[in-house]
Amino acid sequence: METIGQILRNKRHELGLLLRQVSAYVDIDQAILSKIERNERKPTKEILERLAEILKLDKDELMIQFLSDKIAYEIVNEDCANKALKVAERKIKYLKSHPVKN
Amino acid sequence: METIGQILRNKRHELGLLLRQVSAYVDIDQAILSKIERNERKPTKEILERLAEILKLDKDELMIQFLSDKIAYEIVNEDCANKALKVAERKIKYLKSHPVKN
DNA sequence: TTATATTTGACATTTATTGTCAAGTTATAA
DNA sequence: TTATAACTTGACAATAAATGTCAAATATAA
Repeated sequence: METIGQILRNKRHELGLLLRQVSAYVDIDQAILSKIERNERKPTKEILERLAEILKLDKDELMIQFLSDKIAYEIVNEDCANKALKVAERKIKYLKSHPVKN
Repeated sequence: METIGQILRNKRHELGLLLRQVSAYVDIDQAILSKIERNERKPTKEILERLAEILKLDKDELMIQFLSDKIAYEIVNEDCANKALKVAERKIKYLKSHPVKN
């Protein structure tokens, strides 16, 4: 199972790009990119989108990896993780079909 | 679909308890409890456990509501919310079967 | 060695979460 | 109506978490 960091690093290597080149394009410190690739930090959504651009990765696919990482990370240690996911699924369906007015 | 706030408030009313009684037991400001019951704030895990005690609610069930609320809230606006949930499920299975040593 | 690439960690800054408090509203009883 | 109790609201403070910056350390290769 590939982490988001591994996906980013693998693709960067495939394209023969250096940390400093990608981080310059994305406009972040290369230390941060290094940490993102080693899953020591999570990218922001904005950073992720620019990474998708320069690394020619599918934005949606990357976003799915990003969100699923976040969710998995925050509940993996809970006994009821799987039940919580199921309920979350129902809640999301419900919320999407019952939009809230502001 | 019942929110966690509704569950807490309904049960409190069933038991005929006042905000100030429950908040005293849980040792939080009653303003916070009021907000939790109206879903304006999220309880911490610790608060939730004490609420389960005094309200005679099932701790695990409440934790499931709590976690699923959090997950649903943080991805409901994403187009790929459902896909992300599915992938998160796989990741959690993987992580649980491949424990990381520290 | 020298040069280049990456990693690490201390620290600062920013943003989000949580708690405190007093004043405000609502509902109900007297 | 006034008085009281229950609850709500919002401004603000305190704390914790996320994010960014930088320079020094480490690795890798020529």
